[in-house]
Amino acid sequence: MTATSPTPETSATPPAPAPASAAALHAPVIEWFDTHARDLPWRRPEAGAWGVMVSEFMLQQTPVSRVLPVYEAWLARWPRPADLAKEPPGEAVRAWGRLGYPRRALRLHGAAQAITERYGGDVPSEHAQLISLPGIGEYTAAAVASFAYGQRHAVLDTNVRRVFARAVTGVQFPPNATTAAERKLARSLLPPDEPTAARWAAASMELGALVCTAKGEECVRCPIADRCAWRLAGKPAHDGPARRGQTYAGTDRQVRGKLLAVLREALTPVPQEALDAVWDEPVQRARALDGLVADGLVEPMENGVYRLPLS
DNA sequence: TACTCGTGGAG
DNA sequence: TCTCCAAGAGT
Repeated sequence: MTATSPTPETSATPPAPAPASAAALHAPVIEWFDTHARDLPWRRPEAGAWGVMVSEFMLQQTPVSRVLPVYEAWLARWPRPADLAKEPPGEAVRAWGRLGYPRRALRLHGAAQAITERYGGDVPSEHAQLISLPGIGEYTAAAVASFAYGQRHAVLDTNVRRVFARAVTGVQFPPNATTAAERKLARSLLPPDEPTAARWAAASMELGALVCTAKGEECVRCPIADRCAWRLAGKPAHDGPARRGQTYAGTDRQVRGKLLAVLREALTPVPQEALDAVWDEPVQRARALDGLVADGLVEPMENGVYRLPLS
C-alpha cells in the first residue's frame, strides 16, 4: 500500500499537518525495516518495558555490539526493576563493566528504585513520568514510550537527526545540538496513527544506524534515495561549525576510568595506594577521585580506603 | 549554550 | 598510530 497521495483529505484536523513529502517517506522506510531490521534482544516481545528501558540506558553513546553481552547478563540477574532496586548501587556500577559513562549505571539503579517506590515496580508508560526518572531525558522517554508501549512520539536520536538532515533538509549533518527546528520537523513527519508512528520511529532510526551513517552513506541500499534532498542536491559538503572532536588521552575522564576500573574489579575495599598507582600526576588524580566521590560512584571509608557505593 | 562524562573498534 | 565516533543526560 504505497501512499502516493501527498495531500491530506479535506476532513477534520490531523494531529500534525505533514509537509507534502512527509507521507511519501513512511511506507518505503517501514517496508525496508520489515526486511532489514536487526534481530536485537530488546526488540523481542519478551523484553518488556524494563528490557527496553535497560537497553536505552546502555545504548546512550555506546555501540550495540558492546551492549549486547552486558544487557543479557543484566536482565538475567535483574529481570524486574525491583530486583535491581534492592541491590546496592555499587553492584549496578560493577555489572556495568566497561560500557563507559558509569553514571548511567547509577541513574539506572536510581530509576529502578523510583519505579519500585512510585509505580509499584512497573515501568511507567507516560512520557512525563518517564522523563522524571533519573537518567531519562527527552530522547529516552520518547523511545521507551514508543518502543515499549507503541505510543506516538518524535524519537529524535542522532541517527534520526542525520536521516532527517539529509533526506528532508538537504544537508550532510545535523547541527551539533538538537534545535527547535529539528523537533518541529520530527513532529511534522510523524504518521498520524500510533502503531505506524512507533514503527516509523524504529525504522528511521535503523536506517540511520545501518545505511545513512556518519561514516558514509550507502545510497544504493537506501529505500528513499530517489527522494533524498541531500542526494538530489549533489551531496554538498558540510559547511557549518566543525563538530568538535572528543579528546580523551590525559583528561580527567581517562583518570576516572582507570580509578573506577580498579574498584570494579576489587572484591574488597581498595587502599589509597592501589588507586595512586593508576596515575602519576597527584593533583589530577585527586581531582578525579573527588569527582567520582561527588558523583556517588565511589564511597570513601576510613583511613583512605575506598569502595563502590553501598548506598 | 557549551561542556563534561568512558570505552574500544574501525579505517 | 591516530582520528572518529556509538540509540544522551545533566548542569
